[in-house]
Amino acid sequence: MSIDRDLAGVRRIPEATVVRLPVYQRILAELGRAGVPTVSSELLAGLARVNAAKVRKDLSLLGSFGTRGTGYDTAFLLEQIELALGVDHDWPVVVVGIGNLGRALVNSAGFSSRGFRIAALFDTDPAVVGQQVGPAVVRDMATLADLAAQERAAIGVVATPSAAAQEVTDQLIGIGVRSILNFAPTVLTVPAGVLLRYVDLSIELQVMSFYLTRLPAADPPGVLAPIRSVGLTPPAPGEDAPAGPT
Amino acid sequence: MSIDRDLAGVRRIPEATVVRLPVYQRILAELGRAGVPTVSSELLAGLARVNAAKVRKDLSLLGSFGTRGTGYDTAFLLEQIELALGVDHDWPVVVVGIGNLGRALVNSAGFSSRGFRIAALFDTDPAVVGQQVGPAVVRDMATLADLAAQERAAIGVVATPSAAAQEVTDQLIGIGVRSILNFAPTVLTVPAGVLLRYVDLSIELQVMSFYLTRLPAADPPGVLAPIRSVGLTPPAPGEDAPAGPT
DNA sequence: CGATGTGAAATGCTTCACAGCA
DNA sequence: TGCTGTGAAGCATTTCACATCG
Repeated sequence: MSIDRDLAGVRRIPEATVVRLPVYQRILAELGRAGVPTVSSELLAGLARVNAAKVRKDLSLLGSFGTRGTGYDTAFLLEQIELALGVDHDWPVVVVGIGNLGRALVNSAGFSSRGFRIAALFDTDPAVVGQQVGPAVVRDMATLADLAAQERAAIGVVATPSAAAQEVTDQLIGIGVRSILNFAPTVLTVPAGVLLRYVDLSIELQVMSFYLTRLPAADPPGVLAPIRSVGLTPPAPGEDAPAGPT
Repeated sequence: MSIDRDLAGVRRIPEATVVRLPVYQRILAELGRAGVPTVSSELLAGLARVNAAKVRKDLSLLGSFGTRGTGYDTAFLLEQIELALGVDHDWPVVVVGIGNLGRALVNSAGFSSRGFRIAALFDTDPAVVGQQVGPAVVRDMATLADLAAQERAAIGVVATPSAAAQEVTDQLIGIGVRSILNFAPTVLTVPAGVLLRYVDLSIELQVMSFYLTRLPAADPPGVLAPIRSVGLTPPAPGEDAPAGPT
């Protein structure tokens, strides 16, 4: 109750921070490619459109990686963030539902990042099964169990229609998948210990609708965060960006 | 500035609540179709996988729509939520970038909801321009300005590669779009007063990676883990559950 | 009696402000 | 001197607990 540290010397990391880490990661990678050797919290904050104090607090939760008077070593900080995120691990991903969305996901930049490897693609449509999509051939959903014999997938992406989502999820968990990323607009039930996240277009649209009706006067937060951030543009922290991430 | 009420007698609605409203909306619509006349905060909370006190607090921010001892009238509450969300308005949506992702979005359930109407689709690829996608024919991005002459789009969806996202965003804002939903994995800059939200697959994957590395030790081969009382299920913009299907 | 609506407490996150180190 | 790292203040959100009312 009192101690805020886990087994290592690292503090518990708030969800809000975890969501920002990939943003920093991406910016640092870009700065690294641009040959920028060190970054100040101010610069990083400007590029990520957040408060500099927040950047420092976020990073300090991972450890003390900066140099006073100088800033953070770009490459080193990137490394530490990736370490914290665990993207140095191998995370086999299974995608179920190879419609337009599934294809978009498989071909997206998200998967080309280190760590995330397409382990297999599944669908029930005979017209789709057997097709080459991205790096893999689509398999019949009925053969899902066969995958388990080969390897343990870490992440299951559900890109099926809502009606099939729960059943698919159950099957994924059945072969040992410990985390589910759900794109179907429906609430899923998973056993305790299984991670579950949602990405939902219609919620995004409705939230925008809400703020649009209140635009003239509203002043919601202007944070950058995937999925559930909203806001009027932040008070433009300082200046523009040298090399914005592509 | 000081009072916590806006022009009507309704309190300022926290972002966190706004994100949950669409979830309640979906559940209520489903319950309505199933013929359930009234809902208690407890039932609604169960279906939305949140705390009942939170449901009551959320709903009380919109007004006092419940009946003590009974609960909320399903149809009436649904109506009030949709009113608050502003989905009764007409929100013309422009989608730019009609690749797999754009197609998936256009055909998704999100757009069939009331209020969101595809105003136009744009792409630069000559092979795509002219194609019928969903309810509209894809136009050449070069003709974007022509749209402005016809009508003012409210929401711009950016589904292009990262490299084009900022330029596309600028053009959308140029024709009067006041809110941008960005699917490209890049930080965008918009003028103050323009709403901006991000949906980013690679961030989702990295967040999962983070939690996966901290999940209690993996269950040994074969055995179903007895699992601890509360699993880490990081907060997500929840979904609803249709009445009963598996 | 049962379920809402809501002050007040608890928790969590953000921002401030500055000591301290390179 | 410049910039990090961080206690403490300031806000926001969640949860509690119960008066209140149909």
